[in-house]
Amino acid sequence: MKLDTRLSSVLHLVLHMADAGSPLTSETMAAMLGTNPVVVRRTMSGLREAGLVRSEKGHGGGWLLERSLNEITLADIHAALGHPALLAFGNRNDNPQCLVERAVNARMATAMEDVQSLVLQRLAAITLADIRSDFEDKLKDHHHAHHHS
Amino acid sequence: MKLDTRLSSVLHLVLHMADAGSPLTSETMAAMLGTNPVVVRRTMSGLREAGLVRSEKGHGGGWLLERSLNEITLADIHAALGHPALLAFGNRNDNPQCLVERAVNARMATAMEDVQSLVLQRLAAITLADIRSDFEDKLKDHHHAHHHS
DNA sequence: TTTCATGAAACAAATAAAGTTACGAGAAAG
DNA sequence: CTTTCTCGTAACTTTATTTGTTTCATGAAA
Repeated sequence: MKLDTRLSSVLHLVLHMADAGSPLTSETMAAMLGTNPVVVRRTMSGLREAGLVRSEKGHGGGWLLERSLNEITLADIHAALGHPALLAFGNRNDNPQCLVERAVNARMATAMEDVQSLVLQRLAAITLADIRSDFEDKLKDHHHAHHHS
Repeated sequence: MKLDTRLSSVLHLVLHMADAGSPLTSETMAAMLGTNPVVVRRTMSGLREAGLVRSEKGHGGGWLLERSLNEITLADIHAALGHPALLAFGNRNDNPQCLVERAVNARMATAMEDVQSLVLQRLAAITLADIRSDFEDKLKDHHHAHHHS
């Protein structure tokens, strides 16, 4: 199964945006991911529509954060990406004749709904500020390791 | 994102196997799913290796259950299918240089592990016997509906 | 008016899952 | 003991989806 890496990508990008004082271009951000600027625009467009970021054209243009890191949760980003599927499994046939299959589907649907809401709760509990502070801890470790202090 | 429907398919098939007194052929089972017998063999092979079912060649051969329905959970079947990914999202790069991305990955990995174990708990709490009894309830409703009783 | 940037549409490539074909092997029926 | 039925497996094809790319229009700053 091919995983959707957009959430992970966007987290990475937005944290860099927060650090940069000025707008980051799609090209710069694409280099961070090792991909194409158009992919960045496509991926970020949902965040713009959700009001999490803003984009500006022309000289000195690029992408800017519209909220502070502690006001954005992973669930917000998931929603901005268009609520992509969280679970990798699902029912084969959505409206089967077979009563056995209907019973299977019903149980699966209930379990999947339960579990999806747990995943969303977990995503909602993590803010970008949390990850940013993890990063600062890492930076400290990194620094210490290189200076043997 | 394309969902993995093997769990759902196998539940359907195994419940039919439990109802049939005699072995079901891959061809019969393929017809139940609207697919090809080879797909059935491929999907069921993991269950055979896990000891949940048995297959027999030749005349009168086919697939047989090796355990009763209350001894098989959805987690057992998930394991027999080779522990396919449960979550549809993941990290873009597993060993990045960028410290920001490493912080993102670490948070994501922790959250994903937590959530995966919750999903597995949920799957382990459902047995095939549970679904079978849901089916019997449905059968009763169906019967009543058709006889207006 | 030139350069730099995004927006968006259309197209191409890569990937993974599902489906198919083909053939070998074992077991029962005749 | 030959035929028929069945699974096992490998190799191949098809299909669907995602990702990446090209291209051009639009707007803003130099």
